[in-house]
Amino acid sequence: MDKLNNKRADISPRATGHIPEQIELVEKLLAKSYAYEVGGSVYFDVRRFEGYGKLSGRRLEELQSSVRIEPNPDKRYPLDFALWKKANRSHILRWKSPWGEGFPGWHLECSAMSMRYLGETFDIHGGGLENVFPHHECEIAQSEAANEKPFVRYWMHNNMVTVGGQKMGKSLGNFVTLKQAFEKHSPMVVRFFILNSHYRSPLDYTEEGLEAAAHGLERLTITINAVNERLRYAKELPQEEVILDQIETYKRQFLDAMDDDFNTAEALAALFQFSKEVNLILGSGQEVSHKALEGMKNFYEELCKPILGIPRIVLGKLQLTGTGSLTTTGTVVHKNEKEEALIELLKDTRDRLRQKKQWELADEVRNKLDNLGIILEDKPEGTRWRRKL
RNA sequence: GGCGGCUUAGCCAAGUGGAAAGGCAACGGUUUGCAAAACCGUAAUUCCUGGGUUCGAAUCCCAGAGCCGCCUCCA
Repeated sequence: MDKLNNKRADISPRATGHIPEQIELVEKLLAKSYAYEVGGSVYFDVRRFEGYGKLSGRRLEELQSSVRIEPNPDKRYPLDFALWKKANRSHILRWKSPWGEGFPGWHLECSAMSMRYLGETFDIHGGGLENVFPHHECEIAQSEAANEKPFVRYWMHNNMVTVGGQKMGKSLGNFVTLKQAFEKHSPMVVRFFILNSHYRSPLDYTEEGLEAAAHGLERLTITINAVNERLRYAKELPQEEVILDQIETYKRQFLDAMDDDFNTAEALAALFQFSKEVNLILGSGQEVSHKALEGMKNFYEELCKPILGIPRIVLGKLQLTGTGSLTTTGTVVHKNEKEEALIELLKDTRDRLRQKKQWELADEVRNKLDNLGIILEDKPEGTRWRRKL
């Protein structure tokens, strides 16, 4: 999670640590007659809760007709769900309760813990699309019946990750762990890959997709690094209002896309389009003012890291002054000073071969470095090197 | 069987009533010693199919096809 640059939750509560809260919630529902007890188990009476099915767009009659399993004889209605279940003798999970030894129903913990830490109504409830019914539907029923207040203001259901069109799942055995993914691709590539499509669309995990994402991110990264490099020797110049206007336009485009239900794919498009403009300006051969470059740098710094969670990746040698100051604005893919010195050495040696026009040997060095993931670029102002993403 | 979702270029992917974003790949060009990077240019007569509504449909409606999810355990 940290490698993906995901923020950690402030609290990660455990269901087993909140049994009293869950019992309390069951008692509240019993007191309001939204629940009934049968032989040590407590069930939620879905017919008493009017809004049951409002999230998943289902109606009780429709649901009932499709019940495939044998109805539990304890339930008054087949769709009633358990709030508390009596533990049979072999059951490992068991706590004392007013109804005997048992364990909480499957949906109860979310309601009880969210009430404790987030209040009776909270803003955003996330989760996978596959949990809309019955899990989230039941959470709503329990919580709203107990509190008589809206449970959640916004539901964000992300679609599933698939492999070959099939849901990625432990039980199907077709899952790829992040650890495995990171063996081939940097975490930021994985993140960029995910950001390339909308969260509500299914995401098919393919090697080609990751590869394409890596190339795209690399392209952006090259541009961002170029801006930062140019900034170091840029001078203040008059004019250049046009660029500053464009920065605002693309920023607006980006933010509007994000405001529209986190349309990251469209936001990324703004980033690419802006980068094309930047490359055009940088490659025009004209001097670019410090102010304009500063604006470009800020564009990336304001949007990439704080919003997309993708910090600046330094592909080449660390050339910043001071030590360690980079981590606040960027991430270093590798920091290996000895390796960098060796690359520099090879680069300088190759430069001398090129001066003597010994192209064959110079090209061989470049090709072999390329195989190792080091790219040499011969520029008019000298040879640059960078790492492949 | 019931309910819901998806189907847009070789691949990925936005767009949900007014001229089809963006990325990757490919090809041609500028540049380069050659490359790379960058830029310019090229790709959907069919936006799954068939009807319909509309001045106008990828977008709305109806029917159909294919794929997927949920309706059971686990959370």
